[in-house]
Amino acid sequence: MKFEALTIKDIAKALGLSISTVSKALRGSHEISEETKQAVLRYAREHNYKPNPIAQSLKRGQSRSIGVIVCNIDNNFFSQVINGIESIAQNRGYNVIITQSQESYEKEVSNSDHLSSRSVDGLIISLSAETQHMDHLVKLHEKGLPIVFFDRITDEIRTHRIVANNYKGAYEATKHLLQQGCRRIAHVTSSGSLSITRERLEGYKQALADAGVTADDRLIKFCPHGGMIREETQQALTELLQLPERPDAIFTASDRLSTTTLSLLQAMRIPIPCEIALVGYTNSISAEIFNPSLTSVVQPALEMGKLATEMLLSLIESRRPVTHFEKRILDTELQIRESSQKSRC
Amino acid sequence: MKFEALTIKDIAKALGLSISTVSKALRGSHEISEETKQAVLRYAREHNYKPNPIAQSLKRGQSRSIGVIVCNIDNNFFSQVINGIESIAQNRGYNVIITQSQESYEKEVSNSDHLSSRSVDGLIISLSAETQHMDHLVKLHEKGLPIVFFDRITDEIRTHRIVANNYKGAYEATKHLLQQGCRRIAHVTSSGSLSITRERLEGYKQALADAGVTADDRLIKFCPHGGMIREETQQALTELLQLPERPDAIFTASDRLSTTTLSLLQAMRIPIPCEIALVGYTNSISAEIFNPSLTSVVQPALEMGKLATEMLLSLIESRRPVTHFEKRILDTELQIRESSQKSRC
DNA sequence: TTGTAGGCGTTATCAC
DNA sequence: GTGATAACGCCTACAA
Repeated sequence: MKFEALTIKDIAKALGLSISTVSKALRGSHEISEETKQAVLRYAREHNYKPNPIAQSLKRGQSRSIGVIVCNIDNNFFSQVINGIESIAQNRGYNVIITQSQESYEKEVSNSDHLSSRSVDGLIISLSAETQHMDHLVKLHEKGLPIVFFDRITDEIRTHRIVANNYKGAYEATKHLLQQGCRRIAHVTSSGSLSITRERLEGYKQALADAGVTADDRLIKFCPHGGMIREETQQALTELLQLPERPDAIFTASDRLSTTTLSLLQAMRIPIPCEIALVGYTNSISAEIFNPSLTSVVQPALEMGKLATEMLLSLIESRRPVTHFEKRILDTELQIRESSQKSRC
Repeated sequence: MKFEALTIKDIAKALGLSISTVSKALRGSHEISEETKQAVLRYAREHNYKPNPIAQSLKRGQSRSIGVIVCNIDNNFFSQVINGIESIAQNRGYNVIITQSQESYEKEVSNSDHLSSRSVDGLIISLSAETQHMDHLVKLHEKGLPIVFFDRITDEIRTHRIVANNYKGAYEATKHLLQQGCRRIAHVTSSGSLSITRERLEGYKQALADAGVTADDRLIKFCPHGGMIREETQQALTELLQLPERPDAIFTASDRLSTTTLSLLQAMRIPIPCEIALVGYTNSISAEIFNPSLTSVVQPALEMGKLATEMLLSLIESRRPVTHFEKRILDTELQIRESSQKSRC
């Protein structure tokens, strides 16, 4: 199945002009007479000529497409980020190529490898939970591939980064629970190697410290797969509930983790918030119709996607090497709902 | 910012061979001696040579990428479909380029236009709610661009199509409500121009008819934007509730519509299912933690995405023109939960 | 077994 | 103002 299209050559032949004349006319060069320019443009319009982007890419050495690597698209936070990426990219004439790492280091490596090799002008990436080494990205970055990190970032590579204020988001969530009278607040979070995990953990700890509550490491549970595996979360929860002193609240640090925890607590028939209060991290538009409606830290996902794309495009389109890099930190919003309001018990 | 990579030419120069020898060696041609072959392959491996996909594309006249148009990625059904698309495409060495129509006809046209013009080998599409004419797709299809439709399909174009069994899904949902004793079952659905809307409506009507319940057109509400606009759904609901005889159940026919309806009913403090039972159409993994947990028709989204991609790739890679086209209809699953169980009232 | 030449569609340089 | 020509990186008849 071939898809044959009109080329500059066809136009040249049809109009009895040379290829280069047509090319120049199409680009509106001033060294072509008005007359021929009009003729060429009209013919092009009438026959719906579209320059072959692949040939242009080969010529220009760039593809006008950007690659995206996220762990999973079926996640409200990431799909909203991608929504933002797509909206900006589209406007600026770039294609967006999405890939998923499924939290696997290996897939992340192969995706980044595949996306580079010049089929992509730049990369927007949120690291997988498994990723510990940045060699694959360092290599690409050193070769000159513009990269922008968002959400799960690293500081091993000097480039632009966009994150939500994870520290503050977690701090506020924890503080809120403290204000509700909770004292044994558990923290269920993702892989400890992720930047977001560390930052959220810090915010959580600081809030406890500031309230004079001593942290208890047994209340902190890591789920290396960030909730993708239900059993992992189940195990964490079971351990928490078997502690001599049960937690009176849980703060979950990721989208999937939050919904899974809510689901598991429901299944165990544990009253929320009365027995255990719950604050999640989620961008689900449905958090308000959960049972109970879920208090959550909401990230400006759309905005993060837009910003990341603008930064990436500025790197890609910059004429001179960029030496100044930004780390943009966007505020989160704590949406307070039923799941954390002890006062109603 | 340029990203200079190793080319065949560099290898040729380094090894004192001609370009074509290197090219052949790399592709393992048998007309090259083992010796040179090894030398070339080793050099390529050591210097991490990767063929430039853009040059290959230009040469071969295809890009090894496929385009996807969905209305919105931030929707569980579509993100799961894309998940499926991506998994197959990745395996077969194709890139996936995602675009969103945001339910706008205009955006759909510009996306399809942009994706074609040979930058994409084929197209997987689910029509926007606004789309009434297929001219833009017919044109591309006639020029030879392989297209596969899923979910929101048309029969104006002879090609492969994948859908869930919308008729049966709606029939079963309605029948279930009837079995719960509901008699005035409302149907809140998307734009009437969509295939899915028509099919689900038919299933709904047939179930009523089979139960000897006379349909009442006032109970059928169309939301042209499929729930993307909350006010639209609000309006539909308000009208339903103002009827002389209120509905005793609502069957919502799309993802966003279902969550919005649940949210609105909650806000109005209408007990579900006791005053109004609710069955939705959703692929949200969170349906079980909704308040109340939501009985829903679940579509095999991942499977649909995989199948669509396999069919598209078979079209793309077929040597001879394909004349036989399939319409695959996949079964949905009715997951029964609290929102529809009148018996518990 | 290896090398040469031409072309995919576009653009940039340089001659006419 | 217009048109050859070469180049982007790869592939493939066809020659050597």
